[in-house]
Amino acid sequence: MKRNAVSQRPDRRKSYHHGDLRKVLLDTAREEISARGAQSLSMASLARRAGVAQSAPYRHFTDREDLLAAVATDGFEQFTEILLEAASSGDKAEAMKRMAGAYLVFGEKNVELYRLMFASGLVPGSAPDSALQRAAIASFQPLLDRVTASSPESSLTSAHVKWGQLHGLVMLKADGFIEDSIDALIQSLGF
Amino acid sequence: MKRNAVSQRPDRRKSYHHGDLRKVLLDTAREEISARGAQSLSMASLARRAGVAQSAPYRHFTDREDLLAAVATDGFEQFTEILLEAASSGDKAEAMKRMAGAYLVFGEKNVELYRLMFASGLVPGSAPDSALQRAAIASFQPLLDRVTASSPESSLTSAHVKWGQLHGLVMLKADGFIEDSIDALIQSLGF
DNA sequence: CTCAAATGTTATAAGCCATCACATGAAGCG
DNA sequence: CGCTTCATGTGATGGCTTATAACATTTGAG
Repeated sequence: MKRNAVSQRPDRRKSYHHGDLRKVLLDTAREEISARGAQSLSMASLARRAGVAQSAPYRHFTDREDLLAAVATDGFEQFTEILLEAASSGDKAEAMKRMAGAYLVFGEKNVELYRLMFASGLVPGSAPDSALQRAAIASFQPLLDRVTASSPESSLTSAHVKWGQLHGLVMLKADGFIEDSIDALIQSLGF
Repeated sequence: MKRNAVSQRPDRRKSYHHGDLRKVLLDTAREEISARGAQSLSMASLARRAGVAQSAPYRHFTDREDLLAAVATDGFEQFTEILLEAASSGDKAEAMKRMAGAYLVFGEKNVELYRLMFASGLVPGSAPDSALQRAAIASFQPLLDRVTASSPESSLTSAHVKWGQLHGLVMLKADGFIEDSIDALIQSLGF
């Protein structure tokens, strides 16, 4: 039995083909990233955790970066949903404040994922029309809509500034530079 | 002559002891980081570029991270000076605006260095009283002073929010999410 | 049923981090 | 001046990683 000679793992897998590897890899990656950050994620360890050969993941993702991009894309999609929901529920006057809150909460609850999503190079480096790029742009839309809805004359730049404000706060908190509570921050934000 | 057997490099170094390696490593690192980002900096390549053995850099920096921390610390010191200068020159009413401008300009001119400075883990991970940590905190001081000077009742949190705003804009620009000019951003900032 | 495409495996090259034992040179001390 | 000691550099090495290539096994389409 070749099986027995493997010794890599007490294979719980019955068939030669894993059957669901792509999904397993993504799930495991999300776990690992959330626990220890994207930096400490290796293809090799991912393969080990999935009980497959080191080279197997490369059948599903061309690159380590490709895999990370997939996770990031997914993150942006979640993020968009959350922002949309926050923007649409409740009364209109408070919509911006709710969105800001949702933004900061998402950032705090998904520090490492958020960091990955906005990590250097991924979006701008990706193909001009990659899923990642589209997902990222879509995430910005709810915020933009809200800003222009409340003051139609406001420029795109002013929406960018609001975005930057939220983004900066998430990152400063993520990196341990500030420790203010989300409530306190929203209070000071003036939205 | 053992020298000839090395073959690693047509040694331009005369003496066995380099004499100035630490400085050379830091300079080269700064160059490389500025050109290609901290991520693509390897101890090995650094050693090669300095014409020494791969293990030599470890005489001066315990870690790759240690070296990066040194560069980051240096970056924070530069940054602090620039902010201080911006805050002190000119009339008082415009001081905040000038600081914001200086902040954004520094970020734009030193994208990768800035990214490294605020990179995950470095500051919070470092020893509670490391040079890096002190330098980072010092960088925030000018901004804090300005804010409390203009409105003494304002909370620390509100200074954090201003910081977050600038930080976020620098990062969004660095990562290619927005492309507004610095002037336009300052216009919209409302400082 | 057969054969091609998808997916997994083994083996391997190349690069990097970090450490060890050892070599060399410089600086201080008698 | 000579000796010793300490800082700094060298070579070799282990273990990890990414990525690719050649080969194996299933699956599914026709």
